[in-house]
Amino acid sequence: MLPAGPYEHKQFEKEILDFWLAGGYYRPEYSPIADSVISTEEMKKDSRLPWCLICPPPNAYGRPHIGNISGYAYMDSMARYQRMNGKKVLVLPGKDHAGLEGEGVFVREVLEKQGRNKFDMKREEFYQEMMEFNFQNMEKGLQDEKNIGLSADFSRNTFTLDPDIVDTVLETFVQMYKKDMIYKGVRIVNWDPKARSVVADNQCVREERDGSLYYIKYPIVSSDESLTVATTRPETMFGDTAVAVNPKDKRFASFIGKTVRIPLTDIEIPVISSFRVLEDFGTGALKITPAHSQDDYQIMMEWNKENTDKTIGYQNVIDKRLTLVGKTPEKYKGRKYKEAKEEILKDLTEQGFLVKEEKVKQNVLIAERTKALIEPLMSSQWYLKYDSIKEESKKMVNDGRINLFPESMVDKFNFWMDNLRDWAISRSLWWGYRLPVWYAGEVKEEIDDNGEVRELIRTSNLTRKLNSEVTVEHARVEDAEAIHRINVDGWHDNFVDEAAGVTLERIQNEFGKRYDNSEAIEKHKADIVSPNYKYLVAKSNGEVIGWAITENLNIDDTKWFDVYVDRNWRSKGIGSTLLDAMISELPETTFHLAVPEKSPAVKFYENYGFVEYDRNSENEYGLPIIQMKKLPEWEEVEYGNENHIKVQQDSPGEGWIQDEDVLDTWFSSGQWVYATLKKYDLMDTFFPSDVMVSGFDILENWISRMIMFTYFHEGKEPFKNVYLTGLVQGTDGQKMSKSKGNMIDMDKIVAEYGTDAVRLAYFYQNSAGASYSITPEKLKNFRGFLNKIWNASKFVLNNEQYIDQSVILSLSKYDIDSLKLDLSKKVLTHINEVNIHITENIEKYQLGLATFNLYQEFWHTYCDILIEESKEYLWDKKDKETGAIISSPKAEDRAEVSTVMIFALKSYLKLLHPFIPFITQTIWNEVPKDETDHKVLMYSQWNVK
RNA sequence: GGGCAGUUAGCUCAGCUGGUAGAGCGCCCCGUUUACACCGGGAUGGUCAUAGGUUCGAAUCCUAUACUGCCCACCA
Repeated sequence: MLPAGPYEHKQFEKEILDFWLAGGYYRPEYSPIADSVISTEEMKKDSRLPWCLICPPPNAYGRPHIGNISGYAYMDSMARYQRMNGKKVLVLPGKDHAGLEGEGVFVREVLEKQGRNKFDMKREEFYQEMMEFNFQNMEKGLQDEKNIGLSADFSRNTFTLDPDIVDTVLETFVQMYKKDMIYKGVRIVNWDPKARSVVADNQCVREERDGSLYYIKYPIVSSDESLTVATTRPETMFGDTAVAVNPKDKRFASFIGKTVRIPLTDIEIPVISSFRVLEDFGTGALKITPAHSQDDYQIMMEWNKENTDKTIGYQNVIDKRLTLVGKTPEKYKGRKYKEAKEEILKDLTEQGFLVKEEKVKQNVLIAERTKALIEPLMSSQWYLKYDSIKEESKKMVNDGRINLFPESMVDKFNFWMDNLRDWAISRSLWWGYRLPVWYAGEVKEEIDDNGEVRELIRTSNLTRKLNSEVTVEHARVEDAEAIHRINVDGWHDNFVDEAAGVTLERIQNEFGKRYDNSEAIEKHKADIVSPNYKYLVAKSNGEVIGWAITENLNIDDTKWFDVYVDRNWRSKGIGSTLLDAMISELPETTFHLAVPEKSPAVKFYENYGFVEYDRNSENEYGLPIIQMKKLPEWEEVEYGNENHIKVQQDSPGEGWIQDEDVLDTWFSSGQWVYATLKKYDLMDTFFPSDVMVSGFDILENWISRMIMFTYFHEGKEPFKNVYLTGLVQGTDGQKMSKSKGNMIDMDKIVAEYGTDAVRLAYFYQNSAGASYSITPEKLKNFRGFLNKIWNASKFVLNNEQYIDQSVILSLSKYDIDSLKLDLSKKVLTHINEVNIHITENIEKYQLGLATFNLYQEFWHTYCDILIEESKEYLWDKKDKETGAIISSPKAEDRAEVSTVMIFALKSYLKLLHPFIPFITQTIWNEVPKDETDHKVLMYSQWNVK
């Protein structure tokens, strides 16, 4: 018996959810015949057809957003439908580590709130903490998935950084590398000089600053004429490879194709055209420096694509230390570009090239975190070449091996596939899959005299061992303590303390404040000038941040130094600059470092030499000891040469240095389907999967890559169908944003209207790929619909006592002729039509239409017409005043009608179940069942096969 | 700049490979209380963005235009 009163979702949803979860019904191993969970082996042998859906993994660090949740509703409806059709269904949920965004959230929401800095941590520590952070949050996300009713096999919830997944993903990288699909190439990146790292576009902000626009004359070769360009960055002019004008600009039409000379040099460059050049900005002529401007880079790429016989190149003139390099004239070369700029301008003026200077407001790109001015420059990155996999992948979608819903997205897909360029797969992050690339020594990037980016390697001799006997006595901690009171904080810089006669590192802290430490130096001058110390850096809180070096002893004609390095030092540069100085001063020297236990001494490799580091050794002060030796000369990295580089998952041995970068998150999520199925050894049964449900906005980035990776790895398609959902908009139909205040609070609306009502709002009248909004009006309406189902069920089930078993038989065969009453025939015909119609809708993935039709038919046909008409056969006639029964319907009519109506209700419960599982299961529990029915509605036979 | 969608009743949206425009909400009128006021019946309301074209016939196919959204090599 269903309780009287309106449907109260709160009363039932929790109970139903527990029922589903406890019974193992979400697992493919659940056998509806045995009513128990069988072994995986038995399941595989089971004659039921397999059906599989791998869930797109949302971010692990947070709760799934409303778009993810709507996706789950779609996935769940499909899965339940398939179970009702007798399939063994695997829905595999998971969570994504979400590379850049995951790391960003952790740094902002956790570290910064604790006043900590990522660069104070060791990579391994950071990774470990972040992993824990993710695992803590993953539970919350899983609960949301369960709450929306997602019938996924939660025992197989998988994280993208699960060791099994990592194995598969990295193995793919290695294979691709071996097949020459992965290579290193050069491209323009946003360089944050403060963080000494590449940053993503969306980690940068634009900021308006005062600047100058310089008008510079570029003489035309073999002519007295000249072309004047306007630029805010004259210092990059030696990197110009063209001057561009707008092809529509009549003033410059005759210049296109001519050659101009870069002032102060004898470099000649062509005049090209680009629609990107604004005629009314500056002079209408733009100098093109592709290596140091994203816009210019674009113009170069476009020009080269159109003019394959007259391509232009790029010239690097600024390196990662912001020093002028490459084809910069000797006069300015090797200097920081900010200093050199003044002199360049002076020379331009003197030689008559500088026409004028104009004050302007300019938008500059700033790194969001460090606030440093971004320097666009060329840097070598790992790339994936799609050539060998893209054609077949494209075919899969076009010949129907993979169907896209909506179909119109095929055009979008094809356009993407036809315009694929090689994919840069490395990211300057810590969180993610570290590249399985190992170098036989330290690697550095350098810009040569031709302006080309070169990668150099210095391989190490891996056999030398530490001589701990000698070193112990040279550590001088008591001296270091005298030094570290000097106040230096933040970012480093070099300066010379003339009074002391030494080079010191000066620190600028990361918020951009310049720290004047002269006072502190004065105070501790006595310490500084101590003959024992040559170089030092210490922190204001008393810790030695950089190091102190003492030249204290000669043994066997070898000079030894003790170097103290605090474990919290934050940059390669701190050590390298000073070590550089030492090396140049004492070229054939063996150095000796003592560092606290946790020091990332490995960082010293960069500009220095191989470090032999024995963690177990200790000197008398409890510090482990490092020995440094001068290393072989730099040589150019030869890819493919196993003496330089090895691509494999595990370290090839001591001394091999792993690439610092991690893989783009798409590189791993692109392998999600087979990586997960492999992990659980289910490829034989569930691959290829049946459906992928995803937002249409990641068709290109994700879906296409999954297809390509899976083709590479398995030679097959990852899934047969792709259902692309639209975006969920805010309560006012606009795009959701916090500032508009139209965010949808999932917890609130679920509490108020119930899970089923929210699910219906996702489905109803929605079509694949279309955006839709969830408004209170809709939710109210669907709550009303649930109530209607509830009340109709109460009414119909109230007549359960009259059921006639013989009628049930003919109903299940849809044998209309055997029914006596017109109403019964009408009901059965109606149910039959609805069954066919809805099944067709679902099979075509028209879930919006299916729910729309169900809503209409159930409410306005079944309830408003058929139930109303049935009352004549079900109700006693009563006297209006006394309430006494005047007459009753004929017993056999009442039996037939009540049986038919209950049959119809059960049919509707099945049809509705994929969309609104909670209420339908609740009612199902009270419905009279026969042998084809299962206590779990999602395992009851679908009406139409 | 390019690609892909969208533009249908006051609002939110359907309309499944061309055949006399649909739903929900809102508004208006009427009714009912032995499933349901989170109810029933009815009414009002759109030259389907604009302009051309194909066709016996176009919301639907084609072309152009205008707006809106999404994507476009370090956001998943």
